[in-house]
This record gives sequence, C-alpha cells and structure tokens, in this order.
Amino acid sequence: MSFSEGKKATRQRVIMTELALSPSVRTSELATRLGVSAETVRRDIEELTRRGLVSRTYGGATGLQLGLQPGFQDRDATAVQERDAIARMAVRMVKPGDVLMIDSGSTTAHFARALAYSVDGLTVITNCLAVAQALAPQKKTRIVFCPGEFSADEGGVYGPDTCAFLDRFNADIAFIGASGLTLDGPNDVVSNACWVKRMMLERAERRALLVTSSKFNRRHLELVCPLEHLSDVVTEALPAGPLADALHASGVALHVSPIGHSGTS
Amino acid sequence: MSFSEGKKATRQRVIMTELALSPSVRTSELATRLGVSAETVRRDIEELTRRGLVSRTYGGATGLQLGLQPGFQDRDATAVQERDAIARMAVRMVKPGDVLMIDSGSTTAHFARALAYSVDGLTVITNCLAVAQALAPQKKTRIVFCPGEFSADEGGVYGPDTCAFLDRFNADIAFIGASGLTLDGPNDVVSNACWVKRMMLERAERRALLVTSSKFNRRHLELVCPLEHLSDVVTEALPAGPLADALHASGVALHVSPIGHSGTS
DNA sequence: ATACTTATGTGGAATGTCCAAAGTTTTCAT
DNA sequence: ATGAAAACTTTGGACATTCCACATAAGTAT
Repeated sequence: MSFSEGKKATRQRVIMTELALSPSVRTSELATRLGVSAETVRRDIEELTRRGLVSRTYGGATGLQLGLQPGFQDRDATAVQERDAIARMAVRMVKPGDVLMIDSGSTTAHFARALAYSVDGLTVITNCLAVAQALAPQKKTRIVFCPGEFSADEGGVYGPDTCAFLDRFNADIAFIGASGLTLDGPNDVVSNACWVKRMMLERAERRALLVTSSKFNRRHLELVCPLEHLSDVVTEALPAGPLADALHASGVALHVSPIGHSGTS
Repeated sequence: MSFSEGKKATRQRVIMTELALSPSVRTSELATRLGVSAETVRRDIEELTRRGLVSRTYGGATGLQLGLQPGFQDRDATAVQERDAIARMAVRMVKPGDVLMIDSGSTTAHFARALAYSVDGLTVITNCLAVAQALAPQKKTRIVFCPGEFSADEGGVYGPDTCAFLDRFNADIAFIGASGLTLDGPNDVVSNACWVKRMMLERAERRALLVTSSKFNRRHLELVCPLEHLSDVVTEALPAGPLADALHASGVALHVSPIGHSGTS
C-alpha cells in the first residue's frame, strides 16, 4: 500500500494548489520552488493542460475560469441567445414584491441575471449558486438559500435537506428548468434534481418551466411531473406536432420569445 | 458631449472583455488586435493591474479569481500574501477524511482554495459561497451547504436557519475568521455572522481562528467568544505585548507562518 | 497660439522563454 | 542483478518579452 503518490503527482498537485491561490503561475518560479528543472515543470503544465485542468500561457499557466464547471458551464456557453430570449420573456411574468423559487440550471441562472436589475423587492428562494450570485448585487432582493449537498456539476445543492427546507415556504412563482420536455412532461437526468423541482412546483402558485427548444421531445431518466402540473412554459421557439397539441390540451400558457431582439456580442 | 469614451478606455474595455472570455491574454496578440504598440498594451495592463481588475503575467495578463463579491472582493484584494501564508499553514492542520466547518470570509475562502487540491476525502460544511466554489472542482470533497439568508456583502448565508442547521453536525475542525482579535477574543462587525461562528465553534473538536495580523487589537461590535474557547490561532506574524500573553495564558496553539516562503507574483 | 500635461511610439540592452537533442538518473519488471 | 523504459537535467541557439530613456503626438488649459 503506497501512501505516497509519486513525485510527478505531488508536483502537479502543488501546481494546482498554487493556481487556486493566485490566478497564474510562472514556470520559472515553480521550477525553483519545486526544485526541478523548468523543462519538467513545462511538461507537467503540458500534461495538466491536456487533462483540461489548467490553461497554458507563455511563461506559465493559469487556472481556468472558475464557475466554468464542466457540466454546468458547458451547457451555459451554448445557446446564449436562446436563453437570453427566454430570460427576457420570463422576467415579464414577475412583478415587484413577488416571492420566487428558482431552480438550478443554466437557463434559470440566465433568468436570474436578467431579473437582477429589472424587478425590485423580490424574495428569491433558490438552491443554485449562480442564481444567488447573479442576484446578490441587487440589494433590494432578498435571497434565501437552501441547505443541501453541493453538486459541482449542477452548481447547486440537493438532497433531503433541500426538499424539506423548501417545503416550509410558499411562493408566487416557481421557475424550473429541465433536461427534456416530452408529451409526458418535463424530465431530468438527475434524480435528486427532480425532487427539488417537484417540491418547488408544489409550493408555488404559478409553475413555470424554462426550456430552450432544443429540449423538446428529449426523454431522460426521470419524469419530473405530468404536463398538467405546469402553469406556464417559456421557450424561444414554437413547439410543433404532438408536443404542441399536448401543451395546448394541458391548459399550459405558452410564452414564446423569438430570438434576435438585442444582440449580446 | 462625448459619445465615445476615449481610446484608452475602449482599449482597456476590450482587454477586460477578452479576459472574460478566455482565462488569459497575451500582450503581443492584443497589440496587433488593437493596432497599437506592445508597449501601450503593457501600460494598459499595468494600469488595470493597479486598479485591481486584472493580474499581470509574463507576456500578458489574466483575470482574477472570479466568484468573490464586491465588498468581499475589496478586502480580498488586499493582503493576498498574508492570507496565502495563513492558508498554507492552516492546510497543515487538516488530514484526509476530516470533517470541517468553514466560516465565510475572505481569509477562510483563501484557505478553501488552498485546501482544494491539497487534501482528499474531506467533508466540508460551510455557509460561504466562495468556499463551496473553491472546493467544487475537487470531486473527492463532499460539500454541505447551510441554509439561510444570503448576504452579498459577506458572500454567505446567515440567520437562524443557518445556526439551526449547523447544530445538527459534528466536525473535527472549525475554521473561522474575524474582523478583529483582542484580549477578550475574536470579534466581528456583523451580529449574524457571530452567531454562525459561535455555532461552528460549538460543534467542532478543534476550533481554529484564521486572522491576518492586521486584525490584532481591533475591537468591533460584538465579541464572538472568549479567547479560551479557541484551540488554535493561525496568523502570519507574531502577536506582541498583552495579546501575546493572553493567547499564551489561554492555552491557544499559535501557528505563525511568516510570509515569503514561495513568491507568488 | 503657447505652454503644459498626458498618451503613445521607438530602439536597443538585458532578461526570460521555448524547443529539441543528447546525456543522466530513477524506476521497475523479469 | 540487468536491461529497458520512463523521468529528469543540461545545453545551446532561436526567439519573445521587458524595461528604460527619449522622441513624438495628442489633448487641455491659459
């Protein structure tokens, strides 16, 4: 049983630690600090870069943008325009003084950003780090954060504690996201997330789903709830075929916000 | 009526934008892209660095650690070396598998970043956004987040919910920060924060205070606890005079980590 | 216009970085 | 032990970046 972990691994761990403390490191400094040649450090950095843990620069390396969580930000980078459009449309559902529940997810985080400087006097209950962060600068918004186990992939907290906590509150509107939307209803990959969504829906007067049209007809592990449980769906393109019919039949209010109102670089 | 904002300002804005998109920029590339000499870009970067907006590197610049709130950030920008030293020292108190409670604050956030890639298999209970964010990429760490009202200034959650939640757990070590440290003990400006700190101290085996020496003998609104309640104090310079005596008399283990072991820019 | 401050460009010396090739040490399986 | 592979250091030359002093340009107030 090896208790040590190999010199290379140790070195690279030091590099990562250093990088967590300051935004950039220099090859030469690391070399002296680690007592190895610059070439070795270069190789280490090269390897870490290949593994996607750091970003190489001339003369050293930098950590990658924090909040660039693999699962989270990946999705966040794509479809910015779509999410913008949805966010803008969803903001119009909110009026000053409302109590909102906002689910974790990249679309809902976008929504929170749009909300921050648009509506005053809100109370927002969320399990999502990015949402809290987005709303934080707006002092007139009260933010209640849920307890739970933090998941880096989702950028939020989950678990029984989260659900039990949510159960104590009443909200005007719940805004949730989803991995997919089918005739059955919204679904998600992660079971824990489903429970949180369900709880939010249960405790809110209006129940809005925020999804990009790319999620239409995508079926994932677990169904969040039947379509009829939703009161509103906000998206950026008209659904077609059976899904459109099902939405209509369920009495869901459909908010469609075509892209292209304001260019975000 | 100036509609434009001056060439320099525009240039620097471009630099910031570029930096928001990729973790680092190169002087040479910016120079050609902006159509100015490298010397000018260098001067721009230098100025941005002085303003605390970017961090200069050899050959370019990188953005600074994201995820730190404004009020938070302000304090964080200062005394980086001190906090680094403290963080490194504090990390040595932690062993794999420990259960930690980490308070919100800029020093503790720094500590969390240092911890992220240094020790495996931790469970961290925290009320601080930045701490969760720092630890998130390290998959082997379990992060439990407290409920509560989110305070943008402090970058964490507070309130009765927070305290009640903490009361359910037992930890090996609690790491707390403070606004000041006097003969009486650690104190803080914000009453809510004090309660959280107290609760953490109460639920942990070892009780460590992380403070920069600039906090010595500073008296603020509320006393967190008497000196004797602490088991460890981690700082970067030896306290002097009565404070030193008091610490010694209280049986507190003092960990001093002088600055300058590893030059980080 | 003139004087003054601020921005920007230029050139060269000093220093730092990169890369590849070759030599040395360490590690490890047999 | 022994040989082979992996890891590391060294070396030297090509190239990039920095720094500094000074020249030039642009903008501002008098």
